[in-house]
Amino acid sequence: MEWTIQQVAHSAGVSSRTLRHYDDIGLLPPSRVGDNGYRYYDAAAVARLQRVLLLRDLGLGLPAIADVLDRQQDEEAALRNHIGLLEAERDRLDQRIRAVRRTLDARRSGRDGSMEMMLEGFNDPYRDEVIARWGERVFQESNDWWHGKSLREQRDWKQDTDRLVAGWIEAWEDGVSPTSDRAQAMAARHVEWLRRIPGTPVAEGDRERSIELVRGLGRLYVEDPNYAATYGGTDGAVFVRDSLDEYVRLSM
Amino acid sequence: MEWTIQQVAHSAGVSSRTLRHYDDIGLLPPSRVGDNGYRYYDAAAVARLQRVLLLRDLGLGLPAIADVLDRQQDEEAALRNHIGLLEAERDRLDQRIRAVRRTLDARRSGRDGSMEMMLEGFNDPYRDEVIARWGERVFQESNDWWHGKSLREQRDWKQDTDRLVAGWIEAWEDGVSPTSDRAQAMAARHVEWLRRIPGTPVAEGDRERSIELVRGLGRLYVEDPNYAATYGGTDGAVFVRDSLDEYVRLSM
DNA sequence: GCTTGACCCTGCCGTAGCGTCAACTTCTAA
DNA sequence: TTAGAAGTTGACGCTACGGCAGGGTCAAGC
Repeated sequence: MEWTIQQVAHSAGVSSRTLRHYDDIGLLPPSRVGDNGYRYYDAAAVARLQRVLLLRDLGLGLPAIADVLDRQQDEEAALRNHIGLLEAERDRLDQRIRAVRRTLDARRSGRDGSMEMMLEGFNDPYRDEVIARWGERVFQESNDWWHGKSLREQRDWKQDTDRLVAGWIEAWEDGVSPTSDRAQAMAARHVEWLRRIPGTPVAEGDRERSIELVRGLGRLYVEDPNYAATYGGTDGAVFVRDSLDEYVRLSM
Repeated sequence: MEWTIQQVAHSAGVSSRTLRHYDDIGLLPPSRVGDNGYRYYDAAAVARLQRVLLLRDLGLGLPAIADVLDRQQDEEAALRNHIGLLEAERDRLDQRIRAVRRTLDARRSGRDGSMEMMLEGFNDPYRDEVIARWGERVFQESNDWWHGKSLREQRDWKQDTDRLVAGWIEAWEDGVSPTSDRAQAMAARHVEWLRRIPGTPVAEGDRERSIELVRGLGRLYVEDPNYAATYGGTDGAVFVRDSLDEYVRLSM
């Protein structure tokens, strides 16, 4: 018993174009090709098609399917590997969703794109505030540092910052306490991040003023609605402040 | 001040090919093109590039970015819409991951592909078992029904079944009780699913024997390791059995 | 034998976002 | 002047086919 391409396609719920494609790439050659060039499929070919479609439904790529079916590429290993890829993909998606959400929240709380870009540095939009709190020199140096970066470095910095903020928000949403290892690790990351901004006492190794800065930042995050929004609202900012305070007490 | 393509590309951390592509599709034309054909970018063009890259990092497609930047396509709406797409994508991925996991578990517990395909029907691999429990006629009819399906219908049926099983496992993992609305809704789905298999008492409207069948299936799921594995192990199967029992008591 | 309609074939373009040659011209510094 | 760096415009490649165009084949009816 053999069937024409249309019969097989219809029965399997795929298009004849698909079957021709599978023939083209060598995944599923017809069992017989007539003198007229017509493709004919027998029961074995249909069974192979079934296996192909099963694996395809699981999201495997056609070359991977060919590997499994032809080179007896240990199906289980292939599937496990595939799961790994899928999970990585999903994690990337999750990351992205969170990033877009944060951007949206930032927009809604009134910060525009350019402000957003330099929000986390001590830069122009906060000039007066920064100078009043930490002095002209801190503002000058960190500002020069920021504007001296290439676009790429600015984007990379922003990405690091985003990840830092994302880490805080996640920790908070997971309900950990400010004294937990997780929150303290975040605080350490936060201080590391500060160390990379020239002009700050942290970068200069001035312990006393570093402590003052870190504690001051915690207050700023809670009091300034823009910053608070960044950390998921006042509650989130309070969590960050408390974690930083605890870190100062224990580790600085 | 203006820059060459290479300077802009390097500073932004993208390739010059990318900038040419953005020019080709009209997303980012250079501010000036020399008589020699060289592209030159001024500050405005670079600023536009910055916005493009920001949106690109969020995962928006180039046409969507063009919409936002040019047609003032309400950025917030675009981002919200984008989030929706991303979430749908992630949900699809999750579905797939669970499906692949189940397939893997099935493989590990000794069922091969063809068995997996008809596992949930009353078919050949379970011939003796089915006949012993529910009689020859049930087996004959449901078996004929299965083999009378086209490949497509078989795949569709399998997909429905997978979703049913996935629903059970999710409910179980979410920790709901067998008496909860959620579990009872699943049980109703399960019975509906049975109704679609000719030869079963459920399909024929025989209440007494339907009850017997549903309760019997619950027992089978728990006792047969193959079925138990399908439902995520014995514990999951117990949850399904208890839910079905409860459903029988309340709604049949 | 001829027509009609259904079915089959082989290309080829398009998809998203560029990477990667290839072939050629232009600028820049020694 | 000349090498080498940097610029240009094509054009193909990647996934997994969809959707044409243009033309052959088959079964049935007249």
